Amino acid sequence: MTISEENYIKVIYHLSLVSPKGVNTNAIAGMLDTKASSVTDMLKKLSEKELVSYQKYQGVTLTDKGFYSAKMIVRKHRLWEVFLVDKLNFSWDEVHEIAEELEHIKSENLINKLDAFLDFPSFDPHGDPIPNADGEIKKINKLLLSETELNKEYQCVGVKDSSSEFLQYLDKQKIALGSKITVKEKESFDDTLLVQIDSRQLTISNKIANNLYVK
Amino acid sequence: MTISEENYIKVIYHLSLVSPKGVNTNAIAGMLDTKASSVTDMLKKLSEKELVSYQKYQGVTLTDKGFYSAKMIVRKHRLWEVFLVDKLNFSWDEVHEIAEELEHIKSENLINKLDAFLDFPSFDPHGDPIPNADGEIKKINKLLLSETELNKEYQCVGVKDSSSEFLQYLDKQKIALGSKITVKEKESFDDTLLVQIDSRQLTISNKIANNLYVK
DNA sequence: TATTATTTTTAGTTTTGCCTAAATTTTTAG
DNA sequence: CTAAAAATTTAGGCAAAACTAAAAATAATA
Repeated sequence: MTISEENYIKVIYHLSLVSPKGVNTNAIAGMLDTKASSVTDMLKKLSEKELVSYQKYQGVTLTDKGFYSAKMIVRKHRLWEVFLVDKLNFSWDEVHEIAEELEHIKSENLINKLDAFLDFPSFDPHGDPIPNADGEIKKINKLLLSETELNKEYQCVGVKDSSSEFLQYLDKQKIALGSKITVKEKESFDDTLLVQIDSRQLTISNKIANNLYVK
Repeated sequence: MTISEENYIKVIYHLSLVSPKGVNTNAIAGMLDTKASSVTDMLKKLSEKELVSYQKYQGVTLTDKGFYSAKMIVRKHRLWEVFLVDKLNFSWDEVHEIAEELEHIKSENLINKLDAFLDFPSFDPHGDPIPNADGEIKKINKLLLSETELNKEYQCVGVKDSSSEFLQYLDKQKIALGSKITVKEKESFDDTLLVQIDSRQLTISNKIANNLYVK
């Protein structure tokens, strides 16, 4: 697979988690910052290679082969993110772009040795699960902070939005994966939350609460 | 720079260490397993970008800018090789191809953090020097085993040929970087050497002796 | 249902990096 | 010094992956 093909497969994978019935040409174009006509060209090629099943005008889904390939790319991306944060001391808002390049390095042996070196992590620095060498993904029962019950203690386990703006906001508020969070009050007018984080009190907007996963 | 451009710059760098007056089109084509006409095309482009100075039929040399770029690519290649051997437990004959891919990852920050993580190594697993962040290269006075004096102790510090066949031969004979080597006898007929390595005696062909650096 | 509006595909180009074949320049040898 | 050999460049093309503009299919709405 070329780098371009891998990028398409990865995007189709992420989009199909949201729309499993078939991914739109335009949605793919949007994610890859390219034009719909270019997407159509590539879908034909990926279909030839039996990585996707594609019927004109009907959207696209991954074949088993495409699905496995996608998970291997995601595996590489997330393992490299762990490496960058845990070993090279990058912060969690700096690693995405570098991992976008590293995920295309070919050697399977490399990625399995990296996995071992990192002690077989199950989650990346943003709390997203890392597929193992067989493509299996550990699921956890996480929910958004906005969906939690009042006065019950949760633990922060991931972010939905992993833009550097959001991650830097969390850093500023000293909210990290592992932080204990309890919602004390909910303002019904704008859904602002009053929360206790570790030992601090904090007011959190609905937008933030909709992008933070807890369990 | 594209990956292809980087590969040309790197090859021109290596060849210009041997022929500093100008590198031949055919020599570049040979190293990159491509055709002379393709090389000509690329030399024009690199010349446009002021990475090389190139005059038709007269060979090519790197500009200062091209020379610095080349050293940064070599730096990345060799640092990744150290990482693969020291941290991921690859053997020295397996790392070249993977490093050929890793050397094209763009982030400068990444490579400097990797350098720090590895404790600023000066040499790669094959004994080749690693340029520092400024492009400076530590020189050592090494010579080929075939050029040594009889009954004088040397230390193995590098290989000239780093093909996996040669490296695996050295592994089999338990010759590693750091091994102490003394030439006891030299057979004048075929230049075969009788050497003492650490505490063993070994007969070594001229071909081997011409590819092993000692100091 | 008819007719817009939107989405998607087709057709035709562009750029990058490669190719072959032919022409040109440089080098080597008689 | 000239002719043959070797090296290099030019010319013309191809495939991948993108693009624009136009056509076709599907979806939305009056």
